[in-house]
Order: sequence, then C-alpha cells, then structure tokens
Amino acid sequence: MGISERKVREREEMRERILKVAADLFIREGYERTTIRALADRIEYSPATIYIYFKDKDEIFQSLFEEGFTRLTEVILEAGQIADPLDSLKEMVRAHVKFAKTYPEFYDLMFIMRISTPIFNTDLDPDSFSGKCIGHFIGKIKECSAAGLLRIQDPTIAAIEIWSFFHGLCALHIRGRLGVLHQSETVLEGLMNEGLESYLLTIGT
Amino acid sequence: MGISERKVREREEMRERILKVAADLFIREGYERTTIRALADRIEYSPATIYIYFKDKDEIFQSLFEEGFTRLTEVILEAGQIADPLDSLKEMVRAHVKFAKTYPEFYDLMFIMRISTPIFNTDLDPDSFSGKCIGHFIGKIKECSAAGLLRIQDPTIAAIEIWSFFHGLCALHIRGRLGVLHQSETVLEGLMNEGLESYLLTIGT
DNA sequence: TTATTTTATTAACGCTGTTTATTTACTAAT
DNA sequence: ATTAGTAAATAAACAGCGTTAATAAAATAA
Repeated sequence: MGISERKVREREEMRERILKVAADLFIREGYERTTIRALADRIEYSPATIYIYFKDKDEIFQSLFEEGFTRLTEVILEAGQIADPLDSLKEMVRAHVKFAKTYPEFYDLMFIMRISTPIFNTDLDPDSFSGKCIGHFIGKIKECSAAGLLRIQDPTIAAIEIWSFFHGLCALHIRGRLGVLHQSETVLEGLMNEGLESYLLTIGT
Repeated sequence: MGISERKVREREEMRERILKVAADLFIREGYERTTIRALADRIEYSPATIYIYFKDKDEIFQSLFEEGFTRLTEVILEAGQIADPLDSLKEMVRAHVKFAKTYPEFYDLMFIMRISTPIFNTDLDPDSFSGKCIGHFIGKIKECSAAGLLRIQDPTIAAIEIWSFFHGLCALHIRGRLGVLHQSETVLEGLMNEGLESYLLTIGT
C-alpha cells in the first residue's frame, strides 16, 4: 500500500512549496517584512495551513538558514578542490564574498540576523549545516597552517580573523554602510582582492 | 515673558525623558522587542503621547543612532590625542571595539541594523553625527598615510579595510557567531590585539 | 456504509505601530 | 474674572501582525 508513501511525499512537496515562496519573500523583503499571510496568499492557501507544516515562522527561517549553508557549502567545497592550499583558501574567501553579493538576504539570515545558536561554537557540531560549511573552511586553514603557510599558530584564531575581515566587508556592504561601494560594481571585488593580498598574504611567511 | 521659553524647555525635557527610557529599552530588549506601549508605560504617559514628541518609532531610533555616534566620537577623539599616529590609530580601534563590547545594542543600531542612509558615503556629510565620527578615523588614517606608515595608497580604502576587519569581529561577536568567545571574557581582546599586530602592523612598511 | 484520521479553513485572541476624535489643562485677550 | 484660543494628553479605534481553537471538508480504513 503506497498510500502512506504518497502522503509523506505530498507533505514534503507542500513543505518545499512553502519554503520556495518563503525564500523568495525573505530574500526580497527580509524577515520582518515577510508575513505569514502574504506567504499563504502566494501558495494559495489559508494562513493557518502554514502551521500544519511548520511550527512557527522561526522554523521556516531555520530551514532557509540550513538551505543557505547548503548552497554556500557547495561553492566552498568547489574552491576546496584547488591543489595549492593558499590558492584554495583564497578561492574559498572569494566564493564567500561572491555568495554574500549574490544572495545578500541569505547571507543576512546566515550571518547577520539574530539567532539562538552560535556558529563558531567550541564543539562545532560537524553534522549541522553550518558546522559542515565552517568545518571545510577551518580544515583548509589547518592545511595551510600545517604546510607552514600561516604565521598565526592557532588555526581557529586564524579562521576567526580571516572570517571576521571578510564578513565585516560583506556585512557593511549589505547594510549599506559602505556608500562608496554603490557607485561602482567592481569596488567590492577590488577591496576583496586588495584584502586578500594585503591581509591573507602578509599572514603567510 | 519666559513662558514660551519654559514651554520649549519642557518639550525638550520630555523628549529627553522619552529618549532615556527608549535607550534603556532598545539596549536591553533590542529594537523589535521594544514596544511603544512599554515605552509609554515606563514614562507614565499614554502611547499616543509619544507621537506628540516623535513622528514615529523610527525617529526615536534615529535620535539614539545620533546619540550613539556622539558617544563613540568622544572616545575616538580621546584616542586621537595620542601623538604617535600609529599608536593613536591603534587606540582608536581599541576604543571602537571596546565601545562595541560595552554598548552592544548601540553598536547594533549604529552599524548592524537596517537603515536608509549609508555611513561611508562618498560625500560624507562632515556635520552629521556619523560623518564627524568617521571623519576623525579617516583623518587619522590620512595622517598615518602622509607619514608613510601605511602601505595602501588610498586612505579611504585603508579605512574601509581596517574598519571592515574590526567591524567583522564585533558584529560576529554581537550576533553570537563566535561561540568560542563566550567562554572567556578576554578572548575578544586577544583577537583584537592579535589583529592589530598581524593586520595593522603588517600594513605598515 | 460507517468510523477515523488527516487537511484546510474560518474566526478569533492578543499583540503591534499609529491615528482620530475628544477631553483636559493652560495661556491670552477682552 | 470671564471668555476665547491653543497646546497637551488621552481613550478608543484601525489595520496589521503571528498564532491558535473550533469547525468543516476530504480522504482513508474498517
């Protein structure tokens, strides 16, 4: 009897339909401005139906949070395949910044918005979506560190510092605190490359 | 006839009474969780009274935004009095990070929350609260640059990069994305000093 | 065909920021 | 001193929000 299988499938399809519209709304309008009523309107169901598939608005957010890290992990992994560790690390950073520029609202909910659980946790759960993603980054740092390419001893410290620098760039950009950038499209890339050379490289021996 | 003077004074006092409570609520509860009704309760007036003194919730936010920059400007100016340009610049950064740690919600609304007008604008209004503050910072960068202490030619680029790095650190910290930091109180300072030496110093020739 | 479970909806609750109409308190002029 | 005019404070409401309880409809199982 494949009925229950179909039911599970249908339920999953509904969840994904909600998530797809939610992603569109969150990314276009932001978290606060996205309303359950508008979301329900778009999938042509009543607002209450949403709550059959998701506990609350936050659970939808959480799912998108995970999807964001799944996407970021893809490009990070791709960058991780480059043989030279330092080149690979640089490409990871480029992928990170590009991701922030391409999906600013995803980046927002992944790194800027208020949430409960910290990402750079001491016991980073390697199975969580964020944990996996950051794990690859820290792994590459360790690789560079082991190869004697970094000056800072502790790879975690190095990871935080590098991440901080590029997150700062992305965050200020996304929040419009870098008005100068909005003139030219390529300035962010320029700053990034400048940063990669002047910061990352000078860490190297 | 000092009546109209008293009226103006009373109006200003009321505004400040509202702002004082608003600051306390915003800083303790955050922007979204702070309600006009709670604010009105605390000053023992009705919610509608708030709207006699402020156009809307956003205008209260704006006022606090300015107050935050007034406070930050104070400590930045103090750091600016140090004779040696590089030491002075370092102290400015320390003051900035310390400010973020001491008044996380002020820092939040100054640098993280969504607002309309960008800070690092091309035509930075030198009379605005944020403009003055950042002006001092960029001024010091220019001083360092003129003294040949910085490698990056464009002082604005240098300012953005340095600001990005330390903002990234502060922002990740405030948003709880640096779980590892919450163990020890001094780790943020450690990372900051590490950053000052490994980043700021390596920019110098 | 009947009983049971799942799904969707309607209507409401308690909350939000904000506005309108009204009352209260104060100042100015007769 | 009384009246007219102005500013300040309020109660009540509006439209919106996330969320939930009760109810109706549909699909499945017996």
